[in-house]
Amino acid sequence: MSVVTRFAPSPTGFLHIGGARTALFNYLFAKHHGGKFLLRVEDTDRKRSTDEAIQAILHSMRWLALDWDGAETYQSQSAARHREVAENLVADGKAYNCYCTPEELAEMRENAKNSGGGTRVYDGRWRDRDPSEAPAGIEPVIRIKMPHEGETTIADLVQGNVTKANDTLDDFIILRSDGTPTYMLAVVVDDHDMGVTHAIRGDDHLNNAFRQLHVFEACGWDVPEFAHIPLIHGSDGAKLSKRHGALGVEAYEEMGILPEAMCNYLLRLGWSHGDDETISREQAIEWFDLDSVGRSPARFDMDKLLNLNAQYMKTTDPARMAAGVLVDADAAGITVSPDAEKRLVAGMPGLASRAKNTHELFDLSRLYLVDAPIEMNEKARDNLADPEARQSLNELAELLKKATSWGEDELDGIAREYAESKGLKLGKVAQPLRSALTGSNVSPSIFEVMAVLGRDETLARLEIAAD
RNA sequence: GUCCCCAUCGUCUAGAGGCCUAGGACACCACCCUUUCAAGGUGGAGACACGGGUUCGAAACCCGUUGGGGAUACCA
Repeated sequence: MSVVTRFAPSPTGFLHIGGARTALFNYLFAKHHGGKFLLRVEDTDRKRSTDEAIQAILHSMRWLALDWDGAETYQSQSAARHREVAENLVADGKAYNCYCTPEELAEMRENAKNSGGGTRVYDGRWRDRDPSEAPAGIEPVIRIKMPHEGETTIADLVQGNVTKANDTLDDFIILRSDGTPTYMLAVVVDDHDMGVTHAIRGDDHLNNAFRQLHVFEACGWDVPEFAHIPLIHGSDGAKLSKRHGALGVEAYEEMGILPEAMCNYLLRLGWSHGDDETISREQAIEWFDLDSVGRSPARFDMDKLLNLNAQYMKTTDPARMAAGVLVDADAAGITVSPDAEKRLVAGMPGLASRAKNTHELFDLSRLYLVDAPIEMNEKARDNLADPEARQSLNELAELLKKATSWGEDELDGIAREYAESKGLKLGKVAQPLRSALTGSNVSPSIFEVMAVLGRDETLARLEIAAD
């Protein structure tokens, strides 16, 4: 049997970081087994679902390269089918109409609380009542009949065997009084109709699985395998919420995180393969399995994400990184000449090893993006205010003009020779040079910068600074 | 309250009863490299929540305690 997994977000906001990991695990599991990964938007709750949220989720899924098979489906479009299933269940005597008022329900909840637990909230008062007793003017809901005795065991692929006493399960609503399905019915029907073989989702659904299991059985359908993965918590161990900072994956995209780094980080949260830390998508597909998913919740650690991001930036193709920088440059209103673009790509390795995110990379890149004259920061101006520094810059410039080649090593040699001839430490020469060429006191190796900048641009910047 | 789940360095984790004097990664500290800043290299500090069992032997298995989390909707 071919594997079919699905990611089923409810479009009430952006793609949550935890949801992204759930999606990733579903994707990886499906790909590992050569199966299909489906996307189903759970917009059953029309009031809370928005089109903006749907677009945001699809955008983030694409950004993370979690490509789903076929077109995404929308749960709300199957409403008629859901209703039909619920009504069939009533006809089969496996579900029934319930005419309770909200007030009666509130009272039951109160009773359940006061009784010290051990009892269901809904007392089943319409479970065996004859339909002829139905009060007029009340649209009923449909409740499913849950078993009252024995226990239910779920063989969860992550959590192991989990058993729950059936008397803790009450007859929950599967169809609302307005004829729309509840989540509990809709997931079951859709998972069945879509041929889902493995339901991999958050831990918070573990309790629901017991309920859904009985819906599957009432319908006479095969029950998919369940795998409930632990939730991601904030740095303080509590459920991830707004006060923990960014929750949506789009926020990380905006922060300058690479999608590969994000996926790698998420993958290692709750899943491991020995001591491996940096894992490519291909490798992840080959290695991923549910056995290696941990059972305890993990905390989100921004530092580690940033570290991983830095590693990916260093190893990603310079041309691609440069393209990202150009986007930032454009947003900042900087026009980049073709020459500058070449410099950017050539200088990328030296830049990328100094940045933690793409925006830092853009900032670092500025020295290559513009042509002389360049902007100077305060430290650079201070450095160049020294007459001796300008003097040495002038002398060095003369030597550089005579350089026969413009490679990093040769430039380094010229500067060293010059410093030695003047009895100066190399730093005495290199720092003013750095200020003159980069407009800053911090930069990649200054000889690398010169090599990347090229003879003309280097000399032009030197001339301006030495004046 | 009740039900369910979880528990190894600050964090993510390795660990399938002897390979554990508990390993790796991030963060932290020191040193090296060095023209600045990073990166990189080397080293350091740092954990099996607690109490009982089981066993010749438990981080690993069982029970309890404590702590954390989740679920208890005509939300998903």
